[in-house]
Amino acid sequence: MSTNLKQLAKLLGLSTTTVSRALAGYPDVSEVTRRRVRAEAKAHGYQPNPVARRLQKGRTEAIGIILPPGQNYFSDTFFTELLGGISETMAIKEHDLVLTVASDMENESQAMRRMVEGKRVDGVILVQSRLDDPRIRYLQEQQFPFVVYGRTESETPYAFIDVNGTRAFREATDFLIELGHRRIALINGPSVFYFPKCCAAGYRQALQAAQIEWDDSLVCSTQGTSPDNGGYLHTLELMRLPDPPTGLLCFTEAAPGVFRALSQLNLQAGQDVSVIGYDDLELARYSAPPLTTLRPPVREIGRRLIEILISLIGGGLPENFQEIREAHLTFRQSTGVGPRQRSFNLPASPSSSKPDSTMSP
Amino acid sequence: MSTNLKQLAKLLGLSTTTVSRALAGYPDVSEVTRRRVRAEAKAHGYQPNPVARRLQKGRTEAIGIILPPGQNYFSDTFFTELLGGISETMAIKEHDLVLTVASDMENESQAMRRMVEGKRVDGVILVQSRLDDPRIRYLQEQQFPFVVYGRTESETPYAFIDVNGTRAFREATDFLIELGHRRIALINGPSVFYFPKCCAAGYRQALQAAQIEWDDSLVCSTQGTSPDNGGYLHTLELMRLPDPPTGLLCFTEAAPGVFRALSQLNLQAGQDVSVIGYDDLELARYSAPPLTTLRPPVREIGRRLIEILISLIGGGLPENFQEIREAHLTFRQSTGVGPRQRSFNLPASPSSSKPDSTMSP
DNA sequence: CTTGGACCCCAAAACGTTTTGGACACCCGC
DNA sequence: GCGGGTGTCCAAAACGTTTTGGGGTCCAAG
Repeated sequence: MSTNLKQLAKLLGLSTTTVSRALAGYPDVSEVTRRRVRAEAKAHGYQPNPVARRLQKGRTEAIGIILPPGQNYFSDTFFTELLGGISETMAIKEHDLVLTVASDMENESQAMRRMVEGKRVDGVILVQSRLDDPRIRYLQEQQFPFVVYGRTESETPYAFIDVNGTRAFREATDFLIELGHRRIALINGPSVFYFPKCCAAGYRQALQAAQIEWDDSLVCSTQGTSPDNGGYLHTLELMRLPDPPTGLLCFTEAAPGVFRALSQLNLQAGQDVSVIGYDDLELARYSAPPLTTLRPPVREIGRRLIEILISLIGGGLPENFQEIREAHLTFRQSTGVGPRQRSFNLPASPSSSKPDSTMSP
Repeated sequence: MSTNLKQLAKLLGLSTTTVSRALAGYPDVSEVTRRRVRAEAKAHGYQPNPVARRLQKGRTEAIGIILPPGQNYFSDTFFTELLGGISETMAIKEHDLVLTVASDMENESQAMRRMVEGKRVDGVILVQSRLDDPRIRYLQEQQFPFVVYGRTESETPYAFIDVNGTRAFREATDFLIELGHRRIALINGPSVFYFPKCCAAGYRQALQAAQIEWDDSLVCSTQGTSPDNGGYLHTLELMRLPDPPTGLLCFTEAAPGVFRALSQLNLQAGQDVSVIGYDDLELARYSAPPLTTLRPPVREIGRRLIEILISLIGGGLPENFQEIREAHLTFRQSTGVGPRQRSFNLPASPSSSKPDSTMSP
């Protein structure tokens, strides 16, 4: 159907070599023929056949991503934001994203081998890194380019981007403390992941700095159930403690369950209890009350993942691509003054004029 | 690195032709050499280079999917379920899924052209069909194989799978009527899509059959806001009517907002109001109370989409692949007897022994 | 002894690019 | 007039498969 390089060359009375090099912008073709070739190519809507170029170049110009089982850790918009950033950059770099959703772990490693050993992609993106991650070991053995969203425990260096969870949760905890809260609970994510460890560390740092003593009964994890349900159950439990928390830090996706539990207990978020969530982009804005939340720059991380991966494919060294990004605290109405300062009648948030205000931690 | 067809042939003392045909299972290679070839291939972990085979076969062995802007209509699990079914089948068929997330409509058609005219895939899957869909017109003009999840208004036939929304919402409405409800509201989806029309039709049919007269004030749409927020706002509105509904049918993703509104009004779902949702797979199970919901066979639809598309690529005619699937009503605790029959003390659901019971509409 | 048909195998072409390794013409300086 | 550089162009090889179109060999039937 559509034009060939050979056809185009014949039409122009040139060799395929010259046409190819003209389009690629090599300097060994004269300005005038280059223009002539470009014009003709555009007129016929010529695009080089990607499959042929891939064969010749020895690169698939594609990168793979496998969405792991246990998908409910992804909030809808987080997921689309990340993939949005990824595919945006892939289009610019003229690459394709090939995606698989794994139904279980068996399936996941199978899909990985298919991509890697089947030579279907030049590199892969890993998400949801586990503390001890067999995928990373596998890819390192295979010497296959990969980049991870998140950190893990590995002796040999590898490329990653991660959010500074320690700092984020430290800032969030600090913020609650400034508002006058002393009893602050943490509903954390499952401990098979690295990120919750950071969150806990940040939380601990803030408490120490404020000389608030650690209370085991205020820290829990959504492990074993869905984040939503975990948030629900743990909130009920926490609020029935003899000395219940007045501040609540929630991991990804837990906030809706927390809100449900609070309203069931006839408690008002932002009034009786201050709640800070993580990452529930769309949800957070429309919840009642709108959720104060930590927002990682997901879309930008998606973009950067591709840039890094393409550098690695080009021969870059993993140790040069280990990056940390900051999450930003977005103030909304689910946080308010704590019991100690309530009598002083402080404003609920640093800048209460705008409905959404952001602070860089 | 890994073995070649040529290398393998040399190792075996055979021609590449014979090795290739032996592996492909052609009958013109003897049983004994076929076995010998297969054994050697397995020993060396040989896999034919997909790029080379694609070039030769003239097929990319890949199919494309573009996730449209306005992604919040996808609930998390719906999305992963569909892609799960898709990628499962793609693995079997030895094809690759190349995916793009479009940020806006401009971007969407651009991504489409890239895939189609750039010859990066053999066919595409369309989701979220609009009533008047430019993507479908484009693909028909280009004579490019495609299959749609959902219907649209088009003169020329095309391949699709859709859920029988009419029947589903008719059954759901019938169920509420049987429980004794007469005032039943419908919080429908945006009217730019085809599916909400079906839902409304089914709802109307059930009312007519029960001789309940149509009330405009009981029907609304989440158009213009998020489904969640739409559900929230409309429920508040509906419940403040002089004669408020006792039954509530919700479109995709609206149920959480509905629950929020109800709890704010101190109304109990399943007690004061009966709520039936559509499609909130994971959410529905863990909501309080668990949501009675219509569930389309999403995963199976994903599988079937690929089968259809591959048939089309092989030369099948679109008019032979127009399929309708039924959604199933799953009974949970958000539905109960209506005001008319409450005095008779009926059971809340047909079979109340099991927590989840399913009925085929 | 020849013909015809199984049966098994292979060399060469093809898919559509990019890259390699010149070839040719022209001009400049010596 | 000759060596060397520069500016344009191209034929052929290469990427790794699959397909095409036979080419042998062997055996049975004529």
